[in-house]
Amino acid sequence: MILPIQQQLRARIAEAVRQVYALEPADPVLLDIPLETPPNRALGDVAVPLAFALARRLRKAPRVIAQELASALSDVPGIPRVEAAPNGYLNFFLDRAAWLRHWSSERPELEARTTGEKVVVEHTAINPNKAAHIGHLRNAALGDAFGRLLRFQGKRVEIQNYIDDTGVQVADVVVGFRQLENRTFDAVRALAESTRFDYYCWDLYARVTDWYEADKERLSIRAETLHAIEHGGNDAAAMGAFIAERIVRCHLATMRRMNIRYDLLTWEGDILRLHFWAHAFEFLKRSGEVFRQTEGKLAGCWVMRIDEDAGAEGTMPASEDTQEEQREKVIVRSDGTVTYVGKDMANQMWKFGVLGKDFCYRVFDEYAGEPPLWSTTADRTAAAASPPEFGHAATVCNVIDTRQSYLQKLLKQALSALGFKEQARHSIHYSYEMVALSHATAHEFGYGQNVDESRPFVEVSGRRGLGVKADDLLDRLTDKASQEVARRNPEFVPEEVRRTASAIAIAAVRYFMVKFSRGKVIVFDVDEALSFEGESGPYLQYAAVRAANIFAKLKDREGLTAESVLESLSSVPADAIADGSEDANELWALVLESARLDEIVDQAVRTLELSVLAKWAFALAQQFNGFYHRFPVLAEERKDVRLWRAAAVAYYRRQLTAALELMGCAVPDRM
RNA sequence: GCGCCCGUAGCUCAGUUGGAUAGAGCAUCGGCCUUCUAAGCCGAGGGUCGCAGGUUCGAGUCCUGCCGGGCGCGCCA
Repeated sequence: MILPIQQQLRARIAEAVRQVYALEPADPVLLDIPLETPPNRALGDVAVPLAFALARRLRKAPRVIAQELASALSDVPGIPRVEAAPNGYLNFFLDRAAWLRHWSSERPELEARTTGEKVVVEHTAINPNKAAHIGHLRNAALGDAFGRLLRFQGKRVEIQNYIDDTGVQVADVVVGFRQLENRTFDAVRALAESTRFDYYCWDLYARVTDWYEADKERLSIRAETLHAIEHGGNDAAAMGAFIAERIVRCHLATMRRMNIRYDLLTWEGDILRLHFWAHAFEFLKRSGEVFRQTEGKLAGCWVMRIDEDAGAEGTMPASEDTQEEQREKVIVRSDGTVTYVGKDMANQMWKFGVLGKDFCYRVFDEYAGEPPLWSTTADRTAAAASPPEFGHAATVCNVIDTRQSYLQKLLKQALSALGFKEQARHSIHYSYEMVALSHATAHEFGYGQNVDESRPFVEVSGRRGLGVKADDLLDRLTDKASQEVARRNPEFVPEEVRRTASAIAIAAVRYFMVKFSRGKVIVFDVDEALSFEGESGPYLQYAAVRAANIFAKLKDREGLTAESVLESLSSVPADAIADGSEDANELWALVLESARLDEIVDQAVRTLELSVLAKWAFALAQQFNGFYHRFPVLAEERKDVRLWRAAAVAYYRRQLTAALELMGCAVPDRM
């Protein structure tokens, strides 16, 4: 059994350095030995810059150290050659056939786990009062892919989708139906049956916003409606519950189009009905963290002080004008209602299983060949007798954009103050920047008159009905892909066109949402998002489809499959693989790069940066395309070389396909 | 005012923990389809890495200050 290459090399290098230079085994230099990939394969396969770190301590030139280490490391299994580069790098050359054989014997594991450390990932969480837009798409694409990566690492992952069914946003749509349209509950129900309901509410919500702005007095109607919804047992609450559920089903359908699934829907209404907050409130009061403010403008509210970790040390003397007043966040309003922060604290505690209360659960929806989608419920009579265990996470990861940083920080603080230090440390805010519209796109979608041209981009606003709807984007992508697919594959029946175009559209939008690093505002441009060329999802799919086609033909001609090719590798003589020719080196480079998937996933998870995976997959596809054009597999006459090339392509294809799947993208048979 | 994020080619972005020649895509220009799918490939032009200091053998990357842009800081969520 060959150990993973990094592990094996690190151990051997540490051992060699320790012996050659008589260092302590626990010397910091030996504990975390950095491994890099040299700029090209002629220099080596793995590079170690250790000589630089040792140079000063040993008072020796890096080159000399590298040379000394190279001769001490001449007998590592699977590594026939070690070289000291003139600049001080230590470069290793791997036994190509042995490593490819080893790597290809391990299959990427993408299935759901039933054991391992549990991670709850919450994403999507769209207010259920309007259609999903491209901002929500970024959230869901990141959250879903992140869950897949964690699963790939062997973690037990539970995907939750939080539904704020009792907030002002739903109340606003209720107000719209009742005040602006004079609709009864039955009339709303009928409307939901006969229209694209989420789209209808999108427009209505924007109209309500205008209606409030025309007369601020009307805001009191919102307050009354919100109160009625929170209280329950009345017509407004019934209508609100109906709207929320219908819209949630629309959101689920939109997300399903993109291969995004959830394990559990968590309803804010259930948090209220089951008195989760009251329970958490007791904890918080006892800890003293949340207290009743008796003076100032927040008199009568229960508030929490916010830690400003910066400035805690060197406190600036307060100038006369600035009243040095510590920032306080309202948790319970003076009218006794709890804010969003309070409900979220209770929810966060529940996710970790430290609240001391639990929901009831019911099946929300079922799908053929998949586990059901569960939902919380407060109704014991409707609850399932023995649902799976939800919550009880070791780590909780909330996927919400960076504008929520402040609130997410409060959650950690509250947990910590209650003594749940471990949980506080394992509360991760997966933050990312927002999606905005480019001016060109805002104009194309008819928002020309209400945008400020002097600003760099147009902020998406559900409240104002300003944004590109997720389904509209998917429809446009699918239409465009359908035309291309039908043109390129005239023999396809309509169903094949539809299925292929759908896979392409999904890859286009999902890759687009993941390829930017999370700290970057995406200024959404439709034309850019609709591109199937260059750095795009379809490019990656195409690079996988091409590889698959080689095997389709190989099977017809020689009866060889990707599996059998990899298995027969051991019969290929080493000189067919490492003959020093350009094509051999290039192909080896493709294999070596393909083997980095695990390392890339680890890096992506560690840094919460999924663009790392996206960029790596793209570069890998590029590398394959370069090889593909220069060195044919099928037409290669030497059988050994043909087999070796096929094996390398088989391995590359498996790794790229796995990477695409981690981003939620499927590879069609043909495209 | 305070906090967080961004500033790299005409545009949109990568750039591993500080390390080998700062890279892609788009756009522009020039090539490549009787040969595994041209959603592709090859080539060309295009860079004061916002500015100024500092740390280091070595800085796009770390530190300080400044400039420009974005977001957040509510008895909204």
